[in-house]
Amino acid sequence: MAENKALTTRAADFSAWYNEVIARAELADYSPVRGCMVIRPNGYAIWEQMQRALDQMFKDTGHQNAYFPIFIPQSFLSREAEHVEGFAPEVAVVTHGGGKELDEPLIIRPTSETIIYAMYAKWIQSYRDLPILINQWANVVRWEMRTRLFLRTTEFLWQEGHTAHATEAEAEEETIRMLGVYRTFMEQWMAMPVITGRKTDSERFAGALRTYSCEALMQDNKALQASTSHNLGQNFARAFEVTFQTANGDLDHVWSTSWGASTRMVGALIMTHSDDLGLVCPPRLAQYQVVIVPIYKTAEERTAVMEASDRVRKELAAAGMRVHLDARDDMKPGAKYYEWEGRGVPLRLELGPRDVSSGSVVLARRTGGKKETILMEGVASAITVAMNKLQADLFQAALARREAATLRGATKEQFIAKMENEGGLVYGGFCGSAACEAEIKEQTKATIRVLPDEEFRSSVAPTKCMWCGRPSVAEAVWAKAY
RNA sequence: CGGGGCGUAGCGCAGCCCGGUUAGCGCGCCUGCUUCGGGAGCAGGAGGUCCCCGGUUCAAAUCCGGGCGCCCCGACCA
Repeated sequence: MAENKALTTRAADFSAWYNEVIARAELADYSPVRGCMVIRPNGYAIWEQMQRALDQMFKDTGHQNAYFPIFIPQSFLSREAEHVEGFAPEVAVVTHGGGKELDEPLIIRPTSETIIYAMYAKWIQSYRDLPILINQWANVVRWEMRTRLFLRTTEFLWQEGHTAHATEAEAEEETIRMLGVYRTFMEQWMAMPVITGRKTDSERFAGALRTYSCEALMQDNKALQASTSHNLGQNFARAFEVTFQTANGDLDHVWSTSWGASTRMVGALIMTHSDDLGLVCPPRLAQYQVVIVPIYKTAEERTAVMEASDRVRKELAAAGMRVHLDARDDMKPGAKYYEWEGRGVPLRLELGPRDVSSGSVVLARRTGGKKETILMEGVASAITVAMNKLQADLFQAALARREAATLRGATKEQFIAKMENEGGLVYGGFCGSAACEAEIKEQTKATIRVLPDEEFRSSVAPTKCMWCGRPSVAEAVWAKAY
């Protein structure tokens, strides 16, 4: 009985814990199709909050949404050499339709660059048509060998931005801008600290000039790439003949970018904040930010308590909060507490006869801090304060955890020991050699997550490669990754 | 694709080694009463192609052969 109720702890088995948190919170379930998941209402609600925030940020930076087909002619994929090499192995192919074999097989998009550039070629003639700033919310399919709920599923949901510009500088500026948008979202909404920077060539997106990413460290000290932003240069423009006439009459290929973030972020959210009681969701992304649990025995008490609860609910809703009054009559308050904790609700208000008579209500935080009694008068502003504090505390806790798991200026021996034992992030010099990078991966399973942007770099720049001792060309951040 | 584990009620499992009445247990579910400030109690009840196919046997959840599926670890990857 007890063993059914407690989750496997993070310390005992992180993977099992992760799966159990998802089951407990009813975020997702395995589907009849191997590798595919069903995103349940509680999980989809978090995704919707993510979408809402990101979508607004995309629009605020001048982008529009559009939609392109899920099917792409197979031949499109092979037009960009690196792209086909990168994606061909994991593409699902449709060979039949309407009861007949198709003349040309269609692939189910693993990403939409190819079909989008085929359209951009039609839409762009002049520099006056640029920039084109389009985003799409879509599902994509990548036939992965091994899947995990949210982190890697055969089909997943994401957004992919695709922009075309007249100059290289503009494209680079866009690439960096969107990386910044992701960073802001992850820090301010997800309460998840990230390191931004550039990917090495071996980790670069297939077909891109440069790939940038936001990297986060999970509670098991493994890194997770949480979003990417690519400067595609003119590679796809050349492959799809996306040309435009410049102001002085020349013909040029457009400079393009793409950037994406997926339902993987839900997995990142879980592994960043949740604890052995279940999901912990930061207030800004929570389906319900506040749940009110009424407490009563008699019918008279019930009437009074429900009346007061509903008044509080209305007041919080009027203040713009996502609030839920748990009016279920067949469940005791304690059972409700456990249920909402498992689902990650940030704040809970307990309201019983004692509170009705004293004009107060008991506030419980999902993490950090004991229960406290607050006045019903001005409850909305007190809750706002508590919510903002919880949001900030979650970020600080995650940041502190990451810093504690970070080692700068490590020697090769320290690096090897850290990767073998506790894991985490290691900053060190990198010689720039792909062979050296491959050898490190081979021997330690660690990869360069990112060549960090300036603000993340160590105060003293490394002079030698952490691994081979040759001169360092850039500081790198290594970790074992998802 | 390599290694490991598992398929028995909605979920989690026992039973299998050593074949033998109506296949059990916990949780959940339904009904009723009592409960209700941290996972309620009692009583009654519903719910099963024992993953599939074949074989052995008087008799198979159990033994044998084949297949399928899922989870975990690795290689691949957002």
